[in-house]
Amino acid sequence: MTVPATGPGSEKYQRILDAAVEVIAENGYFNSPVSAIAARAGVADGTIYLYFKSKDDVLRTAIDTTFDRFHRQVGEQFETLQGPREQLEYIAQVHLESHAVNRSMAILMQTEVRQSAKFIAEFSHHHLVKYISVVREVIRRGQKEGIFRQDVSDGVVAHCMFGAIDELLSSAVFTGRVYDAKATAAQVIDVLLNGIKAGSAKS
Amino acid sequence: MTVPATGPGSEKYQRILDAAVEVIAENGYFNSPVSAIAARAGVADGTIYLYFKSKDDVLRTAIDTTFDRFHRQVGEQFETLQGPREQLEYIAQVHLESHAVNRSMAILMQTEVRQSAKFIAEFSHHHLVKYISVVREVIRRGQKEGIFRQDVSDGVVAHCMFGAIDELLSSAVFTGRVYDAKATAAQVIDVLLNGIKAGSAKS
DNA sequence: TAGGTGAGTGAATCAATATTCATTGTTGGC
DNA sequence: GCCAACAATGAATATTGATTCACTCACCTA
Repeated sequence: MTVPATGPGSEKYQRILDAAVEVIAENGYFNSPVSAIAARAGVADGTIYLYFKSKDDVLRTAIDTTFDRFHRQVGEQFETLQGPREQLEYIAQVHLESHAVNRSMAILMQTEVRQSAKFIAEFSHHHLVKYISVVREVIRRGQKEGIFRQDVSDGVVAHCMFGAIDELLSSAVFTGRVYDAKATAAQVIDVLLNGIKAGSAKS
Repeated sequence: MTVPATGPGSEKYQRILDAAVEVIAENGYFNSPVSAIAARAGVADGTIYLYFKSKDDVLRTAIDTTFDRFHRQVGEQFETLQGPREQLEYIAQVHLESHAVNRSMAILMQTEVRQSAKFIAEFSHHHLVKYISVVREVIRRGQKEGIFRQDVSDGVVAHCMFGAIDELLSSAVFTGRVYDAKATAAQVIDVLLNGIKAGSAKS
């Protein structure tokens, strides 16, 4: 047992994180007293402070973990994928799947990550930047290879793609609608690549 | 003077609203004590309650007013515009212009509107639904007229458009980047209509 | 089994802060 | 000048809630 009892590996640590995500998804960070999180996790208020530095720290950790998992998952498959199109589709799919993986976490990402509480905005920003960078690189490569048009900014396109997917996710999360992540990802990327104008070449 | 002194028309009413938007944009709703808003507006704490029912009410009013202005502005020009493409471009442009109109308000819309505080999520939802509905209708009309492909869902496309633009706005607002709203709107709609695949017919 | 260790507890503390309301100041009519 | 009527004030109130810390107790070791 190299893991300290109160360390990140322990079962109680995870229980507290899960409870925090649930409670905050339901009520928002500022309407979630530590006592409510503790109750949900089945521990005493003070116990939270054995595992985390502060209430902030709990949320920060939850968000960091989720982003890291996302980047890791994308990173693993990424190189094996054929072309830019397949890579963009895969990113979109993983992004859209987050709903099914953990709905509470998806809600939390939609509601709290953009929230202006300084401490969140600042530390989560670099995760988003990383996402956008990956997409931009794929697009630039596609442009260099002549697969994509070169008269549109890779930055604008990357933000469009992120925004489009995130908005679909957001609306599904809040309305409770469900969808097939893979099919929806394919549809979004299809629109991004081919547009919606009638008569555009298919695929 | 049919307007009551403490009514919506008065100068102090507007000063309080503006101050609230500024302070909340800087610190977030839950980190903005009423006293800070009052100080920024140059009034006493209690004065706010002569003009508004509660702290909630101030924010609600600010957001409502902004959405109403948006819908009105879009509504005015809308019928005079030629085709679906022009209409979509105009909506995108007005959306993107909100940054220049009032940066604090743009920040607030990005940070607080999605926030899970129940009272915000609930009342602002219908404004977004209205936005999406308008776009969906334009798209359906375009599909019926044979201008747009019929094999993609109008809902998905509408959310993609909203998300793409909102994300561009968001990223610009937070990084301080500036852009030409009209040109950017045209670029986004161009991608939406024609895609980014090389060789697609132009415009 | 006595002693030690440290995880776990939850009541007490202490700082915020939304809202109220008794009081003050101002204005316009007489 | 005097007097409503009413906007404005801001100190007082009452509540909430993050964090602390003195204490308990289960478990281990000698």
